[in-house]
Amino acid sequence: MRPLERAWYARDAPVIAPELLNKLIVSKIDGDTVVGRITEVEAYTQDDPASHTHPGPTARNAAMFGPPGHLYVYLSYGIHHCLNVVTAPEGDGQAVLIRALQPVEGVDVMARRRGRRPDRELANGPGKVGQALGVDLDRYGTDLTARSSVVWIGDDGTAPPVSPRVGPRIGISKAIDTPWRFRP
DNA sequence: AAAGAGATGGTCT
DNA sequence: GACCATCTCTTTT
Repeated sequence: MRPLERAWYARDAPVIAPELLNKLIVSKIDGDTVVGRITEVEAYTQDDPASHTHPGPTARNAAMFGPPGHLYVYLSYGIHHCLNVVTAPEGDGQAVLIRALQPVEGVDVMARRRGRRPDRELANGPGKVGQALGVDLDRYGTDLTARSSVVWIGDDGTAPPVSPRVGPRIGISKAIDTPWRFRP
């Protein structure tokens, strides 16, 4: 499996999001390797009132304005670390939120981090994804295009779903009708 | 099966 | 001081 190239990420988030489905995210943190298949995503653009970049550049959203293919992590509700893939060329604040994973490797590690649960509930939500992968703000800005990174995204040849399910995004209060949430 | 509420902390006005 | 791109547990139909 090889990482996706930076150029692949340099496109608009609503276009990238469905193509990210079925890609693999790998984390190698604290000596534990975990792999998950991406099964739910949401797109956010700078134009979008629901996006963290909508108000313009700030300290928190700096990574979203940075180079594509890097990781934007934010602390949600003071508790959960949510992962985003930065898309679009540098200077354009877009990203794709990873909302859910299907465990592929290191299920035991995920279960230890998450507390014993059915496999289905190990990473079926953005906060759970962060916890299962062991990712926190320390990984802010990580280059997801480098195999040597502690977190990276690869393609094992599995194609994205032909007709992903599309619908409104979850947990937001603005632009609630924009259909930028994708699932297989 | 659905609805409600508390946890918890960084970011921005 | 308000607002969250959430999760879990408890209470109520």
